[in-house]
Amino acid sequence: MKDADNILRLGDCLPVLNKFERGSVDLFYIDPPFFTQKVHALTTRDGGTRYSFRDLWASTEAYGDFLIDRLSECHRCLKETGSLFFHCDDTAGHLARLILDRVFGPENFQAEIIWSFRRWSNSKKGLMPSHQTILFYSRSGAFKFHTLTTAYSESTNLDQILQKRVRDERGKAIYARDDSGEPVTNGAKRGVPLGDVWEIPYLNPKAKERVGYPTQKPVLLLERIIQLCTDPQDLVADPFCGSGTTLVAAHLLGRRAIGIDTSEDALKLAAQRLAAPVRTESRLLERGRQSYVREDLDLLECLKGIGYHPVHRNKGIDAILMEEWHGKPVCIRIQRPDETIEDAAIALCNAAERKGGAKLILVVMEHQWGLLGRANVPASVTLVHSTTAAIRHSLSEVLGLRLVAGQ
Amino acid sequence: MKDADNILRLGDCLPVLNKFERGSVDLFYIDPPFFTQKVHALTTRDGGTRYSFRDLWASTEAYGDFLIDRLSECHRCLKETGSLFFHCDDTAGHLARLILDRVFGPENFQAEIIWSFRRWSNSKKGLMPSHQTILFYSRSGAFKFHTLTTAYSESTNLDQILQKRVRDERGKAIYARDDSGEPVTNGAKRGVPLGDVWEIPYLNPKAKERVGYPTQKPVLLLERIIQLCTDPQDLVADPFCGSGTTLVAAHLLGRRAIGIDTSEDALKLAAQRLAAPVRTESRLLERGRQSYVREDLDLLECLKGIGYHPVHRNKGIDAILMEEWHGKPVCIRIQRPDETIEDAAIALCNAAERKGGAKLILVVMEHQWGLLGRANVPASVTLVHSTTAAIRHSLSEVLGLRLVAGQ
DNA sequence: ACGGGAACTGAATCGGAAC
DNA sequence: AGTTCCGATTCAGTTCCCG
Repeated sequence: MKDADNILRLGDCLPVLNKFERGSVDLFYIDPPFFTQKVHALTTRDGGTRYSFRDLWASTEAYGDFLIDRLSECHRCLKETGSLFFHCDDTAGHLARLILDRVFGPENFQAEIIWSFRRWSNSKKGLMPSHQTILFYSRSGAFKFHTLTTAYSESTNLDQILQKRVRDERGKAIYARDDSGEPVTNGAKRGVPLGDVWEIPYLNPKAKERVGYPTQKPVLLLERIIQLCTDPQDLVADPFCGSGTTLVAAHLLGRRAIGIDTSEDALKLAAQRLAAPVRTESRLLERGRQSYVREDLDLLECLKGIGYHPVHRNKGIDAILMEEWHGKPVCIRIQRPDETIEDAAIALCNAAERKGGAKLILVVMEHQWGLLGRANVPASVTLVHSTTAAIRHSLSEVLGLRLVAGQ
Repeated sequence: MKDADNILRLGDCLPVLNKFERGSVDLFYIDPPFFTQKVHALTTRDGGTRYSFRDLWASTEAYGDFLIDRLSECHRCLKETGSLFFHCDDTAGHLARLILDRVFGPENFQAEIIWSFRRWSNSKKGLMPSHQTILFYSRSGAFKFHTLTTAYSESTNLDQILQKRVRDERGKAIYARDDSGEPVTNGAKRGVPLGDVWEIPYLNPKAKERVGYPTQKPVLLLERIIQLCTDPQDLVADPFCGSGTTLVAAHLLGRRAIGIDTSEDALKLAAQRLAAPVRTESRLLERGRQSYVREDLDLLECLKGIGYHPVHRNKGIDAILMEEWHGKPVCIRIQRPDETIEDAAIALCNAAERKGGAKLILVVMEHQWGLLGRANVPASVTLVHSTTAAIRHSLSEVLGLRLVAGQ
């Protein structure tokens, strides 16, 4: 690991892998061209460098032959306990699957992992592509595997999960009981074993870890793969390493890594990244989607039955209607219980100041509707009468309860 | 549609489809039997070490032949504007993909849809399978397609997205400003176009729609497929219809449907389901398509935001709160539009008579709230004021729009 | 018709300016 | 200082048009 030349190798991976010892690698991550029949190019953010690679092929057969040669070599280099992850999309994933079944044997197919993400959209007729596929094969049945866990679903019956299970005399799993017949709990719950659909945000336009190399993958995706199938000090190899995401992830997790690529520019980039590895600290990942949801959005209950989008990132505007009004968006605010009509109107106006003539609607709470005559509200704001939350309030008062959020 | 014999056909679909007219079907949903034995390794023509793609077709085995024959027949029956959805899992999906590419042409491959779901964990070494794949092929480029939309991501800055963009002198996209430097907005948005990863709960073991037939799919999954690619009155065909989920979904959406199956038992089950179609009420997923809900369920809309359980089998009680009140359940009734406050209160009291001191709440409609002074209501019933649909009415009037059904 | 390049799209993130 | 919120940036993007 001292030497960049030892980590990064320039050239086609086939001859490079050929010199590797049999059974020397713990994990291969393969991210080859996907058979898109396009040249992929991207300019760095500072406009300095333009990186590109060609994904153009004479035929399906040519592509298949290219893969089978290199995958066979990977197979040879893998330890008995090793695994290979093959990244592809739906253009040629089925061909890769056939080839890998042939090289590794169908019995060593372990999973078809779906990496799903949300991305900026386009106007395609059809469904927006929002996943890629990672095929997971092991070298043998004795492959190394660490079960990772995720959070429980909200609907899971946790107290049942907490119960300890044992095997009865016939070897069947049953819930454990103590001497008095009471269920025995299990201590900490670790979570649900990781499934084969992984929702990981796509490397987004503003991410710090973005280096301007086309088709760059999130470090988090590679970290997950590496954690699943290797231990610290194990050797990870990426024969199509590009800008070196795999190497960065391996480095961050204390694994050894080798990257191979035909592009000298890509390897330079990879060397730079290894010198100062960056992983995006994404708020979305750290705190979850829920952290964006505004608590006071339950005010919007009163809009139910109307087509609207909740607005999470603006304090003045609560919702925008799906319908437009004379070509303008319709912005809605619901008056807060502790807020005067004027204050609500001002908040709405301020938020919409730069929205260029949107239609502004303020929903006024019933108990303040009587004050309307005295309200000093900008002319641009249209007031609408509501008695929404009324029922919720009434119920809370009548019952003396803080009502739980429902449904 | 009058006649079950016309909807349900017994037998292998090959001869049955053979009698269909060319170009008579708008949509095929194919959910073939998964062969229990593994797909055999594919052999090369010369039996040698060299791999070639052409060999894949020289070695097609029985499963492939079975599929090719039937898919070719489907292809013949499809309208030019028609589409076919092929349901598979990761054991044979790649083979199906090859066959479909061959029968429909690779240019008519539209999407690899991932149906993802959470499932009860098993203790297998490896990743828990939690998706299946649906391959979407069209008969031609002129296929019928309705874009469905989903909610925006919580992290989306919605109000910004409303702004129009133009190009500056260097051809770079920037936000448009009017003469006074104010941003120009773009009209309203209907939502994000549906992607190719669909998270739909697996039919849970207690779902009402479950009829005990293996591999039964959720009605919602089929409804989505049918809505994407057909109009009302179009013809949907399912050559492996099993217990008839596709037919039920088509029926619920006003499409014509034909189901074929080799099992007489399956067809009997399908006939029963068609006579009384049931869709599991998953409130989480039902949002958005509430065009014709039962009126008494509609009443409960005003309770949204409060944790409650709808009560289905009791004429007097509409819902029970999740929260209890001094150890007693809280029973709620919503006053019907054509019902006096007194009648509603009596219905509620009668229903709760044997509930042992439950807290009784009657939600009174706004237009009757004024009559409250004169109401002669049992002391055990607490009255709560509601004004549901009021805001919707106001908005419609202010904007002069017929508002679309929302969320 | 078909391939290739130019023109255009639009939602989802994060960075950082503005409070 | 911490939080809110604006808007820049991106395209294993797509469409369109022309030779």
